[in-house]
Amino acid sequence: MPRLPLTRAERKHETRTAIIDAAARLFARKGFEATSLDAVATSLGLTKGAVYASFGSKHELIKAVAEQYSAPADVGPLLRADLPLPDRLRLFGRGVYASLQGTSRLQILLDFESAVYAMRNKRWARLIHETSSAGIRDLAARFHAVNVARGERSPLGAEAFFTALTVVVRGVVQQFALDPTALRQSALETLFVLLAGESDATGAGSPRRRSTRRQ
Amino acid sequence: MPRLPLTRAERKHETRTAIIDAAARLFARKGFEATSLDAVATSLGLTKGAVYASFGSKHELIKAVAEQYSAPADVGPLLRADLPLPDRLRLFGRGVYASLQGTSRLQILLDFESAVYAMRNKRWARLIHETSSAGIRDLAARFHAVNVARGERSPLGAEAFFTALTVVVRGVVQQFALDPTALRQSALETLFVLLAGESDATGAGSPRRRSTRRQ
DNA sequence: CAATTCGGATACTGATCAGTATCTTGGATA
DNA sequence: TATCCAAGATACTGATCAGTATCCGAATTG
Repeated sequence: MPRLPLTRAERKHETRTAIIDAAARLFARKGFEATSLDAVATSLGLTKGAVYASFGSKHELIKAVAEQYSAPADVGPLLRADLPLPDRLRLFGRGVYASLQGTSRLQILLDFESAVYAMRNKRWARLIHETSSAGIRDLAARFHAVNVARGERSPLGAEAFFTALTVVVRGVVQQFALDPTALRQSALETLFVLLAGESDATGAGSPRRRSTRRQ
Repeated sequence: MPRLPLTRAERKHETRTAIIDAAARLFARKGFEATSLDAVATSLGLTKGAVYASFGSKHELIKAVAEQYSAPADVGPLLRADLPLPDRLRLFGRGVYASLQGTSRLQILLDFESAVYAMRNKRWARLIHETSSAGIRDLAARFHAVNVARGERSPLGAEAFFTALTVVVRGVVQQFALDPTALRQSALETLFVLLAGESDATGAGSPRRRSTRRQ
């Protein structure tokens, strides 16, 4: 406990972020609607008043959480110009697997929860739809550029390909939340590699990779 | 309105199924928890008393709905011994697409809702897990037999293959609920065909198929 | 036809929720 | 040091929910 005396603005900002973090954890586990503001506050040793001192309504808190934690799976590997498409997809799948067990697990779960919430809330659906579809279009363009530069083609076309990727990621997240043992890392990587449309998806075909099992 | 005079047992059974059907519709749209028994009853011109005359608790109604409407995607096409794996997967994808717009739409949505509910309810998760994993094991065995008979292999192994299929279907259902226009039928079929691990997933390679668009 | 049974209505309980109004207290400012 | 202000506590409101208790009326049964 390093610094007890804090300026007011610091303290306010600190509780605000603490509330967002606590809400994120509860939202990820029980969903937006099933999580009460009371539960959020008491999980921090605070009361509902503290929440309403920082957020005008529950909806505003949800928006803040979704904004701060909105981090779809890391698509960096998919845009690497130095790797063939199957390898890029394998790396992407590896990243998804790592996310589901590491620090960004919360972000992925919240991304999923946000989608589920959108299924039952038209306004939220519109809110999400705009940003996400814009992001997909942008990613698809960059992805397409990389493929063209490499002389590769993706099945489905770049945009539909990313939509399909979103679909698979959401399914994977749900599967992991239901039964983390059902889909092993190797199978998950293979699943993503298959989306490249190459028949050699077993992993033996990647030239630089040895058969050493790390983990 | 053909038959007004009904025996008591008939009447009871009729309202019971009417309640299940109404609940199914509301559950599919708003989820188990967010749907009140009042809403279910009044959507039929009844009151909550009618519900509790047929079901001991909301949980029992949920179970009845889930039981009656539990219909995962039709896997029949996947077990056809007369078709190569890519064609089987294409047919399967076509079936999923048709379901999402036809009569079994409700069933698929409820299957998804059941999975989401399981993410937040350990007891429900166990309930679902047993039956579904048993079903997957059974299907996987039959699928494997067909593949062996045909001299084909599926990537991932039969069991992981079906798990992956479940993953993709759930993602597809969610995507359709969010934005039905984002994934076209052809793209969806291609997505499933890709899971066969064949590079020719465009559909032009299937020998018996003409280029006629049936719709 | 009288007694009984039961599907369903009515009317409650208690719990939980989002949101509001008001008070308290410790840091900020003079 | 004295005043002021806002972060947060306390205590409410009204709405909604699952579940319960009781009642009514029509079908069943003798």
